[in-house]
Amino acid sequence: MKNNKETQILKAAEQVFFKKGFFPARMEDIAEAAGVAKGTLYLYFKDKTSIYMHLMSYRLEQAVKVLESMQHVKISATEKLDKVFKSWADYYSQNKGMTSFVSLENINLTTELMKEMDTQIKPRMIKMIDMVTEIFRQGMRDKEFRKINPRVAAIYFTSAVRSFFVAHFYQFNLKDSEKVIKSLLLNGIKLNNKESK
Amino acid sequence: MKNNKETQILKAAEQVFFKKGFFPARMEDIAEAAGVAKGTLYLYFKDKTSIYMHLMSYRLEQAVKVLESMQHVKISATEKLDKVFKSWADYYSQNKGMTSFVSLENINLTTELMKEMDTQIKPRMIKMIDMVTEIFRQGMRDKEFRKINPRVAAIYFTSAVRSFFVAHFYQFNLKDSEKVIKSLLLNGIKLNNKESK
Amino acid sequence: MKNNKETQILKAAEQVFFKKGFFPARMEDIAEAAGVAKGTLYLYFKDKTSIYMHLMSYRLEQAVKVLESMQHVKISATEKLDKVFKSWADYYSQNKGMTSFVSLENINLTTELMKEMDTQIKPRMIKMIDMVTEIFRQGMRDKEFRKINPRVAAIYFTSAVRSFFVAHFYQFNLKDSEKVIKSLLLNGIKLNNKESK
Amino acid sequence: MKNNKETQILKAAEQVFFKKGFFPARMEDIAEAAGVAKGTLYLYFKDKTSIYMHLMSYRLEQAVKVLESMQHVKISATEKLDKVFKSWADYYSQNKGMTSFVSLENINLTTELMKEMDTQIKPRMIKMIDMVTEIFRQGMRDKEFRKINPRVAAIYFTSAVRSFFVAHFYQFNLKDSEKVIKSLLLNGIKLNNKESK
DNA sequence: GATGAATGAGGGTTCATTCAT
DNA sequence: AATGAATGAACCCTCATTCAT
Repeated sequence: MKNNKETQILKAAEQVFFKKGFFPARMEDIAEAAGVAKGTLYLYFKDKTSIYMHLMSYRLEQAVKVLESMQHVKISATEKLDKVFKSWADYYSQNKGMTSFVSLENINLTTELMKEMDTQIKPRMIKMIDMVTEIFRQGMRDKEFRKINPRVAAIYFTSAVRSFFVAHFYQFNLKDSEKVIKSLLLNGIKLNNKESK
Repeated sequence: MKNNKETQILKAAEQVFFKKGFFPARMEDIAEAAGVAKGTLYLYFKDKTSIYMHLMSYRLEQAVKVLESMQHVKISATEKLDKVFKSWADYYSQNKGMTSFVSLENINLTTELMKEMDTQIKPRMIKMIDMVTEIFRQGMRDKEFRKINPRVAAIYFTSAVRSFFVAHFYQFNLKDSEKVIKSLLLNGIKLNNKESK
Repeated sequence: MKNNKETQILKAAEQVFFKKGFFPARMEDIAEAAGVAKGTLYLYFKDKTSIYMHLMSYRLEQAVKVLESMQHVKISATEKLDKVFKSWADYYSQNKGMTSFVSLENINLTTELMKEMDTQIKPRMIKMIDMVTEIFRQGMRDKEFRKINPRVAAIYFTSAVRSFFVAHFYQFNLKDSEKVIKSLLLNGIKLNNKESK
Repeated sequence: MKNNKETQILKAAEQVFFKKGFFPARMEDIAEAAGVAKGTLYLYFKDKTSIYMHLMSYRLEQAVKVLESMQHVKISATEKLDKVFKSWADYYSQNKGMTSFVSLENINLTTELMKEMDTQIKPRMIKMIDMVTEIFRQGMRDKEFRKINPRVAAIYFTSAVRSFFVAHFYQFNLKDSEKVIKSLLLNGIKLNNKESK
């Protein structure tokens, strides 16, 4: 988000895409929200899809940055997961009632979109997942986590965070859902004597 | 899915909606896939949205049926979860590379759709979640599961199942992902001595 | 209206065309009103336009019959006009709030329709007007009417009758409009001593 | 008809609606006639009905203006009628072979249209008729016209003017029809000694 | 003859994109 | 650079007509 106007448009677009979803969002809506004319959008972005892709890229980059910042920090994997969880949950909270990009809601938008996804977005998503995977690897190395496929664990983690959003959608008043979800992630649902220790 | 032609259309529509998503799916695509003319669709369904809603309703009903069939069965909550997990995972597998309805991918399609969602789909989704919640309650009663908010657990569960789909999307060749995910669900990621027992 | 079913359809069609007008009237509406299936309409009539044309023809024939029945009757032209007026006004009254065919409401329906109008309807309309013209001629011969172009008078007459319908449309509560209109037709609007005689 | 493009569209639409009638007129026809693209029509008008209503409103306003301009002029009611007659007949003449809006040809287009008619057009039509009614009242006050229901007379007048159009439709070559119709309107058809005066 | 399910051409409308100003 | 009027492809849906039963 170098340019000022570009940022302005992306911010507006994010709101509009969040609220309406990709297809129902009209370029005019975005222009209005950004306080520019429709034509201006095309000075900064090739087309509607491009705006969407830029947004996803941007959000993924932010997520990656958070992960990168932790890469060489000397804290436990559990603490790292906790921080990532918090950072993503915050993002969900800020956009309550809106669809998340990051969690793939709009994954199969259409073949045309998928092409761009494949080249632009997916590599970044994979990078993000890789970095989460790395946290799990660290946790396993440090005997903090159980030995399981760390990639599956990473994906599982992203889905777990997503529970937040879903819970909100059902308007369940779940103040403690964050705590519960993290607990489930770490300890699972099964009762045993682990917590009695 | 009483009527034959109706079923035919719904099946075709499911394929098309899965592959393309709601908006990019053209009525003509559905008609072609169903081997009928465009106009025929309107003999059986009011409009595009109606087809989509019928599909979601149908799939949710199926899910609920699976849950209902287990309601009074004398098996442990863990076994129940296992069965539900399997049944949903199968559904994902059958529709590889496609977006799942059940897991809310298309949640905020548009305001218009949301209205129908709210009245037609959401109550069924909540019912489905309630039934999963019941399984968690059973597990807690039976000292099988830990005491946590069972609703959050239920939502968490649906998200966990969803990991399957996401894993597939990244084309990670994760044959054992089902096992891993179930293990994470039950035992969490944390290492402790519970499994050493 | 030889055939029974044919009559049944035409009667239903008249109602529907009256209420909705030619284009908004759907074949299904007519079929429903006639208590037959859609396909049945096509056993008796070539197409929608054909039904409409048959109706107009039928109504015009009726009008012509009324006129023919008076042709050689030994009553004054004024009395003849009165009878025609009454017969047409009755028709309007029976179809209150509906559009009249006879008075050309739907005259320029479309080029396609116009072709059939030209060959099927117009000749009958002209015949009808001719017969009214003949009444005016009689009236002039008999020194009952003033000497003016009798064809224009005939057309003027049809428009005058039409006033009924228009008055109804505006929902003016004009119980005496028939008397007034006939008086205007015979005596005009101008005040003079003719009525004082 | 403020805006230039708006005027351009309305003029084109008037031609098309006149020639084809409301339903057969395609938006594409209007766009072509106006020399704009189909989409452009929707920049200036909500929909097809709206264009039609604007046209009728416009024409009625013009008619009302003519009537208003005469309201306080010191000329006889007969002369006023004559002027109105002339102005309306001119309009008919300019649109030879076309259906007039003003005289209600398309009165019962459809229920949907009727709703807009009722709120937008009918009040103006009634105003127009009221103003003609006023002319008749003047004529009666001034002992120029006979004492009859002036509203019925007003409606009768509009129908009388319409005779013009009908006459043209039958392609009767009636050069003097204007004179004849006006004479019939004033003096009626009956022969008496009034003209011998 | 009668049906009504099926058809598919046709038209109104939307909206991403362009381009003259 | 910025605008927003104009474009026209695309798509949902209707409904006259057909035809197998």
